[in-house]
Amino acid sequence: MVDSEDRATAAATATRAAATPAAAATPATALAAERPAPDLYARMREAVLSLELAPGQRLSERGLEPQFGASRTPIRAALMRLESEGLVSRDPRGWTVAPIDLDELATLAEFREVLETAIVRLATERASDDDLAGVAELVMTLSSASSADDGLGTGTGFHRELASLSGNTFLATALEGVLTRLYRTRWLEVRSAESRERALHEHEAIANALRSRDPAGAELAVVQHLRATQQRLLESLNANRVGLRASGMTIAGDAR
Amino acid sequence: MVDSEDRATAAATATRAAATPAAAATPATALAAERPAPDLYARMREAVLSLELAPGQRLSERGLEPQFGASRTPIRAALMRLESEGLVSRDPRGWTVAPIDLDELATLAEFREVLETAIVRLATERASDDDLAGVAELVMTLSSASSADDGLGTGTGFHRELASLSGNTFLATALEGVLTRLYRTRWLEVRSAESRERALHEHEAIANALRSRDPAGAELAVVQHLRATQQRLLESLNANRVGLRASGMTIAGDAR
DNA sequence: TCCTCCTGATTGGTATACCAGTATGGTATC
DNA sequence: GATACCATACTGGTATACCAATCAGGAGGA
Repeated sequence: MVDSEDRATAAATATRAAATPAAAATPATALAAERPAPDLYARMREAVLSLELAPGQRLSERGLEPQFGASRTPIRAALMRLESEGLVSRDPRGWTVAPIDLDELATLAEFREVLETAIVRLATERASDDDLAGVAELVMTLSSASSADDGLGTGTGFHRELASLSGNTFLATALEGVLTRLYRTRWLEVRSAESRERALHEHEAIANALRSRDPAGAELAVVQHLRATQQRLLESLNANRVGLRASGMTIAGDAR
Repeated sequence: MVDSEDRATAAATATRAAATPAAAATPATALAAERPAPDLYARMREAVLSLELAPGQRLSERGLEPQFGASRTPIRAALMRLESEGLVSRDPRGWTVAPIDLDELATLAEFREVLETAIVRLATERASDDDLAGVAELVMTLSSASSADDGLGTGTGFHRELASLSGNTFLATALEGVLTRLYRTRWLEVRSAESRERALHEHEAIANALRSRDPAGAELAVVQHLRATQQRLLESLNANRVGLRASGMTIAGDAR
């Protein structure tokens, strides 16, 4: 038997432009569909990271079609990719935006410490003097930018640069994954001027240890920075916890 | 206009069983398609890891259909998943079975050392006495099995167990990824009885350090084991290099 | 009033038609 | 004989029809 819907939409199929889904013609309630659309995966990722798609929210492939102006096949592909990044999860029922899990954040912090201590140790061995001077400069650049843009990308840029200087792509990729999973906490956390100030000093301490090619010192500075950062995060989350729960986001686990 | 092929295959469509592709009826030249088929991803993964799909080999989604008795959609999904594991890669042209890259193996070894030293350090802190006794027992079990099955899964089972005892799922997952990327080298490597014997002793050293809850000793034993293993691998690869190239597999990088 | 069963809607999973871009081979021309 | 060009046969990317399973809601009975 020939597809009945195929016949029904035959006219529309004949006239529609190349690879545009029928629904895209009227993206009335579109969320991220308004922009020129770089690529679907990036837009969906952005929607998750910006909390436009809330942690714990159920997603259906068909429901996402009109929102993102694409058909199920690419949406499904994007979901699978996001799943491999831990931003979305699949249960027998369907898809869910990964909840923010405080236990996971703790485990993640521990993992991150392992990665970053190794990263700075290798960086002291391998990076050129120019590279390390560049790191010190980067600290200043990002710190001045931080007053402007609220310090959003501040920390991660610095840490990404260190990872690159380690010369080990697996370390860099793993850290990238950690930063991705950590990203959404920035929206839940209150960042005071003084906490930014302290983070800046900690970055400087790391940069200095790197310049003097002191692996032990660099590892220590990194550990201190990461632990202080984690503590600031947890304090902030605990303070906001009641309000966060009320916002409809799923936040699981103990904040110890 | 209605799909012409749709009409052409209408009869076949009407009679075919639920979710079986038409081509599956005659999987003449099937490779992995013969078995009852657990799930497609697992079979394709197995085909890559067993070198049934050779390193560097070009893959086309349509070409894989008859081999695995599935249609493009699930094959594509499996390829994307394998891509995220580093077993398959996507260039502008299409899909390729990931070549075995000796440079990558070196970077991977370094990464692994970072992971496993952290793993045993955490295991000395967290694992129960029973767990650690179990590790010592596992060494013996796997060593006796190694004489039987050529020691195929020997090393990885031990290391996986350690990862689990670290109590950090990210460390365990990352190590899993490393072991996956490393897996295919076992087919290129000659494993002598004495090398297995040495690996056994190294495993025992690790287990002993764990039982005495000696983090520094455990880290040292792990580093020694991993470096010795890596050296055995590189020696074996260098010795076989010419023969390996002739086998049609792509093997890239310097074996230093 | 509560429980049960049935029906419709919704889910992900799959097969496949079509598209645009690209490589490849043969042919015709110089 | 060499080279340029064109047709054909691929490639992955996309849209969509269909399937089975499962969930939700309502109607009917106890």
